[in-house]
Amino acid sequence: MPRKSAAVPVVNEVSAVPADFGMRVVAWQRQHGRHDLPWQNTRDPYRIWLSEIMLQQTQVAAVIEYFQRFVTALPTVAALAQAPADQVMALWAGLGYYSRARNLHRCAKAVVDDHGGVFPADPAVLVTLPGIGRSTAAAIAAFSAGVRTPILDGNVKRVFARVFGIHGYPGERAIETRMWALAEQALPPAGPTQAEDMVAYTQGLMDLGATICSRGKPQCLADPDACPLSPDCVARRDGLTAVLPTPKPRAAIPERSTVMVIVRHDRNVLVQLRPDSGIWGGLWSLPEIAVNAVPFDPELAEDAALAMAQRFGNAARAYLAGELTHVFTHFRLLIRAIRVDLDSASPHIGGDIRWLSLDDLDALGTPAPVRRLLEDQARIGLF
DNA sequence: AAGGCGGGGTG
DNA sequence: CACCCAGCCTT
Repeated sequence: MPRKSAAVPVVNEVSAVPADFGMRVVAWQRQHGRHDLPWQNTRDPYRIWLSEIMLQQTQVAAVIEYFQRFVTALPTVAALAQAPADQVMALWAGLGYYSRARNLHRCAKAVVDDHGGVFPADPAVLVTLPGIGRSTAAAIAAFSAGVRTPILDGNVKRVFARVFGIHGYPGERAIETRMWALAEQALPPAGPTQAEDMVAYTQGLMDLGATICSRGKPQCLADPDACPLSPDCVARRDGLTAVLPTPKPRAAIPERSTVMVIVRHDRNVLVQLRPDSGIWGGLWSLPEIAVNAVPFDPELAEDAALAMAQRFGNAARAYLAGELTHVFTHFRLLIRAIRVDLDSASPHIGGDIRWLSLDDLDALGTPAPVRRLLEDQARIGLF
């Protein structure tokens, strides 16, 4: 039977799935898993489908009340299909991701109009319905009809990343493809597996991820017996539970820019004490000027720097003397330095601004990039 | 391949 | 506060 799974090097992972992986999860679920959630202990595809949609990106605890209220108001797919959109949205209000509710309504109508009011049991058909993707289709098919088909939700991704030691953000295409391949391989064996086994297996993976293999404190660290997969778990063996699964890459940090002024007289440079709050709080830095022109206009900046420097002496000229980028945790700061040389200087300046000799740079707390800036100036002989 | 959608819980 | 949650859809 032709299979279109991507030609990714899945061989290592696939061969790493223990033969009894699936049935161990099944046995664990029956003894230790969750059995009393409102959408369990039924094969009613309507309730199962509704719960799966509500549980997309939403935690169990948040869903329970919404689910009860929803099925009380609209107990069947036919009732939902006939309900006004306003009622559907009202029942959903507060759950978030409201396209789920709109798709839910559309899906109910499609089930009534195109499938005789009966939910399909084939995941390949389910996935064609609005709001039902690959994992949700599989969950509905497994829970409502015992179909042997894999799910891959957030819980499963976390469990797999740890058990099989998969590095890389699971939201990334290549990683997700590998995990789907693993999910296929990890299923309990095709021959002997019964419908009820698939219910327990599918629920078991979710339960493991939600209750044992949690994000913050996986219980296996305190008690290896808590997880049926701990004997095979790469992350537990190698102490990687804190770094697997690989977190989502942080968004590119924004870049800000500032213009600093190097006001020089002899070997002295003007420095300014920064406020206690904010970056470099309490450090002596170079004075900054606001240059709002976009794109950056050196002449404007030079004029502004000259005007500022006049307060401290007789300024001869100003010019762009250097640029550097400093990286903080939350942003990159592009620093442009305008240099102003003074013929004469006012000796006494009060408050938070003072002269600093280049020879005394060590005596004051100075931000690293400012220090670099000044050292660069000195290195090329400008002091 | 990446971004949008949302309210809520957790460390 | 950062990160994530029984993901899916659109661009």
